[in-house]
Amino acid sequence: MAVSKAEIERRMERMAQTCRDGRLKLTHQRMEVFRELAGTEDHPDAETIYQHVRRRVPAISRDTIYRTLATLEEQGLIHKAEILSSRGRYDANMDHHHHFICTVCGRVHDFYSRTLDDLPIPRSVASFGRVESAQVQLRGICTSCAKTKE
Amino acid sequence: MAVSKAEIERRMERMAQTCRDGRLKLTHQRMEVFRELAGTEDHPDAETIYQHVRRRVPAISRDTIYRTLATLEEQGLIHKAEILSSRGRYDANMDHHHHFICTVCGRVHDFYSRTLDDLPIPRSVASFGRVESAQVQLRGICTSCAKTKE
DNA sequence: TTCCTGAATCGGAATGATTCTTGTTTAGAG
DNA sequence: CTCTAAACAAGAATCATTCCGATTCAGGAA
Repeated sequence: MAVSKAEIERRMERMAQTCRDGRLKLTHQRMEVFRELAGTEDHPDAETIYQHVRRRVPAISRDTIYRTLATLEEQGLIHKAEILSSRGRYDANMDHHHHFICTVCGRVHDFYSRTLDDLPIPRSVASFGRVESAQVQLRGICTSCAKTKE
Repeated sequence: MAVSKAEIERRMERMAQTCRDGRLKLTHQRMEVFRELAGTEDHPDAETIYQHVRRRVPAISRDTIYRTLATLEEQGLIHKAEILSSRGRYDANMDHHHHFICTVCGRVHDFYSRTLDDLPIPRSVASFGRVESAQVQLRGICTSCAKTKE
């Protein structure tokens, strides 16, 4: 909970504005889910958010948590990290490579780049721990999905 | 299936050697699961691998697929992509940032870097599709896990 | 302010991926 | 060839997530 009160308020205000713009109702539940995220730097998962928000909104359901997180993400108010889909993807290519992930079909393409293999890691990262690997993830729309879209 | 016969054989040989070194049995099932991955660039998920291997080994069980994939990953023979855990992680920090992920406890730390925000994307990626975002993922062991480890 | 309606919520059941359990098979050391 | 720990099969169990039918409520209109 290192996020300042002022920053939380700023985020809440932006969220309220985005909801009004998108004709989304400013429900109590929606605001409390967002407030929970606005006040933390922990990258919590849905269950953790549920447990915390429940203290303030005892009757809230898990379904609301999941639905709300998806909505907030669609609106660009929050980020969903790490996950492409919930399924693990495997790969026998052990050469150092990076990924292009199509956000529509989920397909993954490998690519190579000497420059990207040797990224300048900021010194500040050392305080988190010892870095063992680095990988670049690009997201976008693959050519075949782009075609079928029009 | 763009992987050459020779490359598949090379990978199979390495896998056999790694198994011998690690005193892992070279079972029919284990070899077929690895062969499936060695021959593709598709990043299939467990279910897809199961469906394919089943054609050659009809009695194989899903459990074996999952167990084998985990074993092969431990041995450094395959990669598991995209996934930290199977749970989505959320984040209200919409400033462009990157992640340090502890492979032991799964904790995620944000970090910032102007240089990393503006990565040189290889031209070849353009053939996959239009890139919309780029993010760096660092993996390693965080200081607190490193401490409790000794 | 009150009324109305579609959006949002609730609670529990359903789904789908993954893991566990129990009994059986088998690779490979001796 | 024998023996045994490792690996496997089958299906049950678990866990995250989504769906569904019934209910509530935000916020625009009167």
